[in-house]
Amino acid sequence: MQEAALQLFDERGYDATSVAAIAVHAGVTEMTFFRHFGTKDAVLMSDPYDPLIADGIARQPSDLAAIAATIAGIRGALAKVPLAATVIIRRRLRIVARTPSLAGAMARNNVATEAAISDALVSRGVNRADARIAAAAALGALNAALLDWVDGDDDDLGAAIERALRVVEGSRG
Amino acid sequence: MQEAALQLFDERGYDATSVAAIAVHAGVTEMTFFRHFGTKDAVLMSDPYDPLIADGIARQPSDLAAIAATIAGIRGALAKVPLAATVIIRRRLRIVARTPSLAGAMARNNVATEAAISDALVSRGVNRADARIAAAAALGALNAALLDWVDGDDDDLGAAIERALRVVEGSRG
DNA sequence: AGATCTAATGTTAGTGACTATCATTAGAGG
DNA sequence: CCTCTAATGATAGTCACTAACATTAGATCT
Repeated sequence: MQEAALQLFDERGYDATSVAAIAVHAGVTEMTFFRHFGTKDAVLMSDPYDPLIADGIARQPSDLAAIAATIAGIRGALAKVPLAATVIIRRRLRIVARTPSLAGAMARNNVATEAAISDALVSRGVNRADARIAAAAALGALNAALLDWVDGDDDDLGAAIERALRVVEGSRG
Repeated sequence: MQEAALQLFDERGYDATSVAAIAVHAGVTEMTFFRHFGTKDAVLMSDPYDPLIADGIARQPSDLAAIAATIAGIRGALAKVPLAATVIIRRRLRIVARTPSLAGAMARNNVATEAAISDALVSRGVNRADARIAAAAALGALNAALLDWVDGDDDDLGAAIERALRVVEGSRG
């Protein structure tokens, strides 16, 4: 069912693929699709890395500024995502990158990650407002880098992430 | 018509307000609404500040890093948005902040601003990828600060923006 | 004034993502 | 073999949006 959807998205594009078509292609009914995924875009959105990142941030020395701790935490957490995972991530992200109407789903997806990051920062003594800002900035950079990554030739996810973090650090001069 | 929509959004919430209801309340037909706004969320999304920001970035000394130039440019451009404008911005943003399903519209709205910023950076010699990352990071921070601002007591938009920029600069240590 | 031309509006009908409700079936446990 | 539950199906409805065509109101020209 997941596979049926991805296949059709690849062939015809996301917007041109109706849920009805996915259901037929998977040999089920439309209702069943919605019972499993809730929404059409849920097929593309799953992201088990929030706890990893939160943990990475919690592990940082407590004298770092909010944004610096966030960057270091992300770096530590995502440095070695297994290669097999990056292949799947890339397939889904490629569809997202090609589809403007999915910007919303991605944004909503980020809310959870943002909350995880800012919670981790708050528990380190950063105030709520600053924590949210730091989380949003880091995630914004990360997403931009990922969307760029899926269109390039380089398979190395780690390098793409590193690039995003370095740019944010660049305000250092 | 714009006013009719905002009024209903305030009273019942965005999701609970159908376009049909807005149309009736404004004394027109649904079709007319869509001819004017295109989408339901377009009522809330208008944002004439992109050129200002791009200009502010172009004005920065050319030895600054991408993110530093972006921050300085935003600071220069938005420092003195007239108070009258902030009142309108706040009313609309308050609805957006309360409505998760508008995250998508906001994200799509940001794409234009992101492009304006990253174009300005590219024309200063920054490469595309880094420019997009810097733009996304700065905008992420800015948005988080704005969404926080609308829920607080402080009317000062300038202070909210300044806070966002300071957090991003915080990676300096 | 009267004919005309255009832009804004209305009407109708349809698509596609969902949701609610109720009926059906299939498999697990007794 | 019966029953009870969980997954699926069928039907109908809502809401955002689109396409096609009809209608009206005002400005322009003669």
